[in-house]
Amino acid sequence: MFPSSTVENYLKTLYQAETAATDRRLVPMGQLASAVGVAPGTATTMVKALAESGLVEYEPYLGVRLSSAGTKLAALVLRRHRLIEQFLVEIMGMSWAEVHEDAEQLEHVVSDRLIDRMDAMLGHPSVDPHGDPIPTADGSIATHNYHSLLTCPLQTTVTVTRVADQNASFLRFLEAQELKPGQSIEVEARDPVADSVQLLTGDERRITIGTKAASKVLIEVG
Amino acid sequence: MFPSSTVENYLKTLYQAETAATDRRLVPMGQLASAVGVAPGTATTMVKALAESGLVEYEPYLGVRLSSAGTKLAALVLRRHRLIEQFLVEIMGMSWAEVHEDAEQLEHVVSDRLIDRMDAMLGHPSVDPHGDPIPTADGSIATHNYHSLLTCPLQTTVTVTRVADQNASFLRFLEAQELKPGQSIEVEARDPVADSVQLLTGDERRITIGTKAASKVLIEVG
DNA sequence: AGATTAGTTTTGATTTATCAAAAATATATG
DNA sequence: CATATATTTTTGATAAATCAAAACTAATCT
Repeated sequence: MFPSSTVENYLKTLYQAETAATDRRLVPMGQLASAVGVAPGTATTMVKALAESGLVEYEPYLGVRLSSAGTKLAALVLRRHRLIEQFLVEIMGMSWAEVHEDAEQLEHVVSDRLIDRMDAMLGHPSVDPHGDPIPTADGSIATHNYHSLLTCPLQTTVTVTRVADQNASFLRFLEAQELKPGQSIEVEARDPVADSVQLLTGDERRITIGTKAASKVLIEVG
Repeated sequence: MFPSSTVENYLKTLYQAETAATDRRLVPMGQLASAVGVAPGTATTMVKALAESGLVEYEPYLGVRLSSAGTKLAALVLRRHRLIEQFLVEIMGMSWAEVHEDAEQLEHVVSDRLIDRMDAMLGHPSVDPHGDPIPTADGSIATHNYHSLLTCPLQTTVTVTRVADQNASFLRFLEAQELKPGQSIEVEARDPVADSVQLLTGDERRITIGTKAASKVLIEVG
């Protein structure tokens, strides 16, 4: 019947793992297990059950991939998650750094009626507070190929559009540094040896962040 | 640890059963089981576990009653439930007839942070859309002894203050008949033989409802 | 290739919540 | 008060989700 919260979490995690990967390979069980936060054996058992219900394709010892039915379900979970985050920030005035955990719980229990209402109140938004695209009600999602602060041209004005990390302290850091989606900045230089990236923010401040952090900040040129 | 949704539901149900009862007797297992929606044996097992954790006092074959710790926890669940209902109606513009099921799910997952935010946005309301009192954050609740349309004086203007039934079609019926909390009416007569109560609504319409329905509509004189 | 290492699956248990039906107990009726 | 009826508890099973550790498979490294 209805997928349990657990099933929804496995599907959502797989969706994100598949989207994060550049190529279209199978997601290895170990990665899935640690992303979901369970022991490896647990993931194996669960994935076999998911394969049984046709939500994933499972290749023993190689890994797992969402079926088209699984992809659609995952997209709807993600839709709920992201609409909720947008709602919590826009309507309820909560901080973008702190809404993830709440959304994580709420996404499994909100009714379609409620989600539709949120969607309407928000004016059918296309992205959430982190710039992540919100799938439509039919499960389709606009995929965009972003540059990050690590790959974009130097000395060029770019706009932060998306942040690929939900960690609250990282988000608070970005907020404090004026690096939220919508804000304009410029990459001055990159230093591979120092593992760092120098930025010039909108208000002319010069800041330096690590390459790992830089890769989490996605931008559009212009 | 944290009480599971299941535990919260048992406690909430017990709280409501104890409040509904005029006297202060034990709640019989059968009543609890059917209110929670499980088989009698399941309730027995669960209640023994609750007694073990000190949330209820259990007397085999006689029934069960909330301990003070259990009462407090139940009040907090009820607080969440009612604040959510009020939020869904006031802020999200949903109908009071349809918010119960959503609240039923949400009450187990909303964080304190979110509840506090809702409470603030609503201006710290004391009652929910059905007129049910909202417990405070410390678990205390204002108990009021209401008259119903079955017990109030005749030919006297009274104000609907609370509706002791969450059934959606009943609530829609009350709404259509202008019998929502806050509206003024008058009981013209009661007919025990016909099992009915005649009302005169604010807009001078004469309507007749059954005594069972009448007992669900609680009022204040004046 | 053979051996070590890394990753995956299996096995055997555990926890929580549930049910159906049998057994026990309480309440009501003649 | 003894029996019939209603309630409650026990018993034995089941389903979902999980873990730890043993067994297995794949990949890597001389």
